Amino acid sequence: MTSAATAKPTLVSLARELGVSRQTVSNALNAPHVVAPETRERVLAAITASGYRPSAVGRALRTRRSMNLAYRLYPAVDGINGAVMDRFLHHLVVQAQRHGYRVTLFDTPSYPAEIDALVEQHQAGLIDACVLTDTHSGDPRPRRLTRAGLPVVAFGRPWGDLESPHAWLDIDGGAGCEEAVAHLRAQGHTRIGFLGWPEGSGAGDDRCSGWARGMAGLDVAGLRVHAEDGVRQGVEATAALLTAGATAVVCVSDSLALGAASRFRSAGRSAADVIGFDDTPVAAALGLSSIAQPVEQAAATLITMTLAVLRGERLSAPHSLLPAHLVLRGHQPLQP
Amino acid sequence: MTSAATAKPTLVSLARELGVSRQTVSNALNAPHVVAPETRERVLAAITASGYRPSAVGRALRTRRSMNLAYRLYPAVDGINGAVMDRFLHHLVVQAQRHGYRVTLFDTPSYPAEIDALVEQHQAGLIDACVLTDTHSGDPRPRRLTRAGLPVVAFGRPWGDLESPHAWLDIDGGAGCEEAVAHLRAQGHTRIGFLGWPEGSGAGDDRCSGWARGMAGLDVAGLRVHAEDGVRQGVEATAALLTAGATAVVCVSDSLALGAASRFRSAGRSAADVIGFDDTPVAAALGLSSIAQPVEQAAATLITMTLAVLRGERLSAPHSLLPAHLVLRGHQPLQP
DNA sequence: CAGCATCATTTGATCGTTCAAAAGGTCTCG
DNA sequence: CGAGACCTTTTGAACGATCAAATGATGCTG
Repeated sequence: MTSAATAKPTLVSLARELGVSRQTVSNALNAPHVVAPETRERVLAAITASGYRPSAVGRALRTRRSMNLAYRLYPAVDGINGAVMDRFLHHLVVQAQRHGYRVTLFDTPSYPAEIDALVEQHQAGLIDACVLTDTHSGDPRPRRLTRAGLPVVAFGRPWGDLESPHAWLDIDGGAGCEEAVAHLRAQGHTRIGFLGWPEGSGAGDDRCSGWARGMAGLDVAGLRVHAEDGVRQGVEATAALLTAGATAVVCVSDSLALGAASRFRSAGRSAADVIGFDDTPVAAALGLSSIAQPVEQAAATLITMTLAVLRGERLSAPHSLLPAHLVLRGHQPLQP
Repeated sequence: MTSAATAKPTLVSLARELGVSRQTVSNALNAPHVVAPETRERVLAAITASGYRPSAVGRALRTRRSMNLAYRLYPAVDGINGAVMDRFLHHLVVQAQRHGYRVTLFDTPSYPAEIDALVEQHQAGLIDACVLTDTHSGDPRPRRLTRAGLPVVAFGRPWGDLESPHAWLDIDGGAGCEEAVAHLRAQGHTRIGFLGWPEGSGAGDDRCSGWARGMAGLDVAGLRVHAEDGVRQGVEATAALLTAGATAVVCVSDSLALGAASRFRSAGRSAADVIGFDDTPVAAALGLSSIAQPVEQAAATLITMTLAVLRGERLSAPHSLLPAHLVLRGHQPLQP
């Protein structure tokens, strides 16, 4: 009541009103154990009464920690498959929040600009670390950013450089495909096709290898087909698989699976023998089985890793692979 | 070279090396016109040479502006329709960036907690304004947040309170539906159905009214049907429309349109006479016509509004409605 | 009772920037 | 030649917090 009751309270203004020092007020919040219980109660009461909120900016300036993580939000691509990253991002935000961190977004028009953008944000004190996605073979970002002093955590393997020293986590898509094949074999299928992307993409090849493992002991001649992602492409590629005698197919994406299911139906076969990847809303809506990525767990683990890296700990498990798993759908026969 | 060349440069360290004052360095960047051209060149050269980046935190502390906008990232809902907001968010980030602003995400478990979370972030100096989405009838957020001193800009009308003083922008879905009906009438259709959500949702009712306007002069008995969102629900509701003699249908969402298209095909009709809403990737992949929301333009305008609000300007146009428009697809006949 | 921990609290300095006002310099004009 | 105007540069003072070290108060011990 001494001065303006309307001005936003600060540590100093609160301290003055209470007749204690600013540091005592600060300690009551950040290091309660060093403050005498009686004082602490009094201070905390005043804090809640006044509605005081510590200035995150003042704190960031002094501690040199912004409590912010950077995340590049890519332009929405084709779309059907993009849904996975949206779910991931949401979980990332929630998990970060649980630990007092926030996620701030950015995007850059060109590819190399991403590294610069991140370094700039870091130098400006805007971010403490970054979460990389869409890693690919020969990706320069982890090493370059780490060298620039920016802590890096990646969602996605450093394809071709698995021993890169940065922390990363990925989904074991191969395991999911293997499970899918096992399921189909249990149903009596022996001619199980794989509809993949053109060779060379890490994730695609990984999923393919899982299918191959699952097919151990069976003849796979003609059962492996590659196509660009897309529903239409799925329709066409599936024709080849049917010709090769396939009675079921595991697809590398839901887009392709959508096409495959369509082709299966028009060939008089059941779409229940088509399995997609990513368990997108579309697959759910159309009653298609699909292999799901455990994105929630991925986000949680990734945040845990991030915190460890920020604490400067040497990670006991700097890498982590979470198995994807098959989601079976009764395949409510949506006519088409 | 005087002291450690390794330490991160600051205004003071740069000024010392150049033999000028810190303010001169600052001005060279922020107010070039007040610095003598010769000095300016020298300072700017040193800045680029040293790789100096102004500390956003120091600046934020002094200017009391964080250059951050808050955006609540909702959990991924059903999914098919969610894609619109993802595209919107991306454009929002890009547009904000163009003006030096960043977007930081948050989410809250419960509904009322959102207001508290925003106010807290504002008091902590973390955000300068917030972008609200998912507005609904009786939404308390705009007024409450504005009263708390947090500038608000909303993507979505303040349904039921169109004169609310806050800045908002929305898509005119009704206009899009009207255009869709006009297109179908031009094709010779007179029995054009509307497949909407249960009455009471602002957006849904708005779209329905657009359909009604478009149908002016025609008998609409039995041509208006409502269902919960979902592919399956779309199939069922469309049966009723066909019974009523509908030869075409405008749907309030792509999920419903997916179901409608399926039902149309199994009735031997063309899915080209089904029109969805939101132009989601699924519609594109399946070759379905759909009414698209101009999210990119929406994001750009919204950021413009935000800047004006932050400058404290009285907006000449505090509200804005952008028409949705019809996207026709040749409807490549994906068999199903 | 001096000496020494121990606990609670305060003080001074600092993080890096910008605002606002002062200071120094050059030029013009009466 | 001195007053005023103008342009450039510098200076002092915040912004709001935390770190690190100093100070004061209390109790215990030999």
